[in-house]
Order: sequence, then C-alpha cells, then structure tokens
Amino acid sequence: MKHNLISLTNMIRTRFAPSPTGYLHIGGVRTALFNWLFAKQAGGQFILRIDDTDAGRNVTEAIQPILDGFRWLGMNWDEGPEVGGPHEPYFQSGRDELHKQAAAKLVESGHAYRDYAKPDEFNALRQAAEKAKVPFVYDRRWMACDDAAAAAFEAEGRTAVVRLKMPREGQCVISDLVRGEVRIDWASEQDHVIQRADGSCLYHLASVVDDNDFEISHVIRSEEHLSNTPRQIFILESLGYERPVYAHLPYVAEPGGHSKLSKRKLAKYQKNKDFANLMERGSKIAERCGIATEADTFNPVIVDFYREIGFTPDAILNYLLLLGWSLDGEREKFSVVEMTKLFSLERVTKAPASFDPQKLLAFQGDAFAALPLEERIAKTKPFAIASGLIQDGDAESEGKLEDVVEAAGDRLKIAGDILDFDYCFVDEYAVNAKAYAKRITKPESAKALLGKLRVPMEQAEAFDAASLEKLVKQFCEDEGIQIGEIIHALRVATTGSPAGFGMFETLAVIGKDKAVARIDAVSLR
RNA sequence: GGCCCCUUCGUCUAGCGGUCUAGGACACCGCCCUUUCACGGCGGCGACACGGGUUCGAGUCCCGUAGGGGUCACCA
Repeated sequence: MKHNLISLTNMIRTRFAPSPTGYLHIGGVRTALFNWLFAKQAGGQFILRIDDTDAGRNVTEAIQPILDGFRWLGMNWDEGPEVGGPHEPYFQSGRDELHKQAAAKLVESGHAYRDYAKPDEFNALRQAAEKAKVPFVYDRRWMACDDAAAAAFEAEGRTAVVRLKMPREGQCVISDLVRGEVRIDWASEQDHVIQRADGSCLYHLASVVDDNDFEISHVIRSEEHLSNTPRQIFILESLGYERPVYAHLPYVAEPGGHSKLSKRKLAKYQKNKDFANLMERGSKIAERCGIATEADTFNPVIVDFYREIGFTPDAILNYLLLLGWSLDGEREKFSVVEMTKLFSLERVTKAPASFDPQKLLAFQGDAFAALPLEERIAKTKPFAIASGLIQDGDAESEGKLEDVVEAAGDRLKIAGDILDFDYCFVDEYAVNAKAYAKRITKPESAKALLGKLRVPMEQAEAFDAASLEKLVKQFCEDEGIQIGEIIHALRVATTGSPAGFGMFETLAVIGKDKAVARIDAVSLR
C-alpha cells in the first residue's frame, strides 16, 4: 500500500544495518524485529542497509545468509539490497563519496579538523593520561588550523586523519524512547576520528550521513550504541541534519547470564544445559539430513540453525518479541499481524533479557502443534526425504509419512523431530538398551508372550489400529493377563523405543510384515 | 579505571503509592488422565539486591551501597 498523501518527511522510517558477517545473529533479529514492527505499525518503511565499510570481504557472499534469514522469517524490507529503492545504493561502501563530502564539510565549518599526529604519538598521549589517572583530553597539538599549518605538517612527512572537534563544555541530552532522558558531559567525549589517513570514512560518520540521506526517523538499536550517540549527535547537528528519535534497546543476554549474547562464546554456552540440549537436538537432525554443521553458522545463536532443523518462523518471532517487551504480563502468544498492531516502544524493558532455549522450544512446540495437519506434513517431508526415511514421489512412503505425522500429534515440536519416528519407515533403527533390559530381558514372560502374540498378528486380515487393539485385548483376555504385561515389551520389540505415539497406530503404520519380523527377532533370540 | 545503563520467582515478565499475604508464562516437583511418551486438568515450589530517607502508607518516589552490564579504536 502506498501512502502518497502523507508527506515523506512525516513518514516513520526505521532501519537495520547489519555488517556482512555471513550469518544472522538472533539478537540482531530481535533488534530488526522491533524496527520492523514499529515501522509496519505506523504504515512506514523498514530499510535494510549493509554496513560494509570494512573492505576486503566478499560482501555478496556474506550478506546472502542475512537476507535469506530475513526472508525466511517473513520480515520484508521496503528498501535495501535486492529490492532497491529511491536512496540507492544501500551498501555503505558505495556511499563513500557522500561520507567524504560530509567530512570535508565538517572541516570546512570548523566542526572537525585535520590531525597530523602519528598513531604512536597520539597513543603515547593517551597512555600517559591513563597512567596519570586523569581523563584524556587531546590538546590538539597536531591539529592543522589552516592550510598553511597543514602544509607544514605535510612537509614533515606527516599524513592527516580528520577528527571531530568535540565540545568540551555542557551536556549532550539524549531523549530516548526506552531510557528516558540521558545526559552525558561533552567533556567526557574524545575527538573521535571520522576519516582515516587513507581517506576512507569511519562508521559513525557514515552511519549518520546515511541515516539522514535515507530519512530515517527513528533509530532503534541495541544499547551498546548509547555511548556512541553523543558523537553522532554532534556530527548530525554540525551537518545541520534533523535529529532522529532514538530508542536504545536492551541487548539479548546469554542463557543463564547477563552478558551480551555472542557467537564467539559458544564454548561457554555449551556448559548451559538448555543451550547444549538445543544444540544437540539440532545436530542430530542435521547430521542425519546431511546439513552442514560448521560451528560458525550452525548453533542456536544464529538464525540459520533454526531454519535448518525445521523451526517455525512465527514461533521465533513471537519468542523474540517477548525478549524485552510485554503487552500486559499476561498474554504471550501473538501472531505477526497482532504483534504489528500491539507493539510499542514504550513497553520495551530496560534490563537485558537472557535467551532461554527452553522457552523458545516451548513456543515452537505450541506453534507447530497449532499448524494444520497438511502443513505439518509438508514441513516434515523435506527432513524425511533428506534423511532417507521416504522417497520423494513415492506414494506409499508419503502416505506413511502422513499417517505418522497425524499419529504423532504434538509430539512433533520441530519438523526435524520426524526422525524420532524413523522406526516407522526403515529397517535399521536404534534399540534403547535400557528399555530392552527393563521390558524384554527382565520380565520372564515377555519373550514367550511375544512369541504367542505374533501368531494371531500374522494371521490378522485387518492390520489397522482398531483391529489391532481388538486383537491384542482379546489376546490378553485369553492369556489372562493385563495389557500392561505385554504392551511395553511389544513396543520395545517393534520400535526399539520405550516411548512413542499410540501402540496400535504404531503397529499399523509399521505394517504386518515388519512388525511380526521384529517380534520374531526378539522372541526367538 | 572514567563515563553511561540496568537490578521483581532459576528464566521472560506484570506491577506506573494503598486492590501485593506480589499476578502470568517457561522450567521444575506432585497428583489425575493413560498401554509408554507427549498433550490436557488440578495443585505445589519459587522473587521485590541491600541500607537510608520521603509518606498515614513504598516493589512502586529520592539518595547511597553493592552487584551486573555496556562503552571508552585510523572496528562496525
């Protein structure tokens, strides 16, 4: 829908600006989600910009996983890579000229200066201040006041960076939609470099210039940027730009901890039981489906992980929404449409929220169970095919998949869980040794009963669940035993597992031949 | 270390001075249902970091302490 009647200057425009790292961080998704919801709610635009000023990386390759991640999650962007827009390019590297012009303008207006300090000279100053335990204030001794001074420095063989000539009095007041009013003394700020000696520009300058050019109205980002805000405000005001509205979100913290969730700390998270369980669950699915499991992208910090093992995008969005936001403390389930209507920055919490794999999984389980049967079948199918459980296009095995998914019901929490029921499909399946000992080896009558039961089973004309139930119950009556005395052994013998969906549905889906053969294999051993 | 931010059950959170013997969700523990597991139902465990104020009254306001975190690059 276009809003031609609304002037562009009043438009709500938000952005998410990932660096091309090759993966989409779950915390980044949360930040992007809040930006996206805020824009969508207001009928505004959500823009994707790639902050690729770090040269030498293969950008195209490294942004693909990020773009794919957003697409999979259903978070469309109104302007950005692949979709274009009126402010192209959407790659920071392609906007270098704009940044350089801004830097020149700042020097021109006296808000920045050429600084001819050599890196070690400057560092020496900084270290001296540190050693003396006094706040470092650069005395600007290598600042070029004018072209003549610059020429003199250059005659010495020096090269210049451009530094901000930051105020040293007063306060920078940030009105933040999440944190309220934040005041920072200008004196505590440094003369930050905005342009390198080689002429390339640094992030803060680029970011401010691009946000202005893109007409970003609300800068919604993670709180680690709060301390960067004063310098950005100085840049933007010096350039005569209008100040965007700021909202600094708490970051997503590590499971069971309070520091920022980082993919570099995977080893540490592995010690967290819930995180390790999720990881292991995913790895099992991935290995059997031939999915690459490089630690770089295949782990619960990265969105790809969830896509690969069959999570539902909406469940992830819903869970992430609650990481730092709540409607009223009661309601937790929201469709994407609902969250778009109900989200508000005012209700974002201030404290970091730690990532809880268990709750994510609970949301996922509910979301998956709520899907219509056909969708659950469609979602599990690729996993069944990839792991060799069924053959694509083979009507018989596909029919079996449908039966299993239906019978499994909410025991399937993620699509990849279909592999838990591999014994329904294939000949080779794992036997749970503990269950075998408990239900077959230990009870003295187990093998004998199984040996007897296989006779009427083999003779059965109908091998559907209802008929099987009748058959087994009749058998128990004839033998004068409780159903519990045979059914556990039956399950372990035919599935190898102590748990699963209904016994009779299980037998029906396994089929007479296999079921009887499995019983024989056990009872005759 | 300087500056800034944050602090309610294990975790996510509700609470915007009296309705709080602090509510919900996930997890956990019982019981029920049941051929197992899961679901579901019922119940339970479990928190206002601490210390001062302000107030008739504080989880809610103020100050301090402690703790946690972020940030201090010619990274983004």
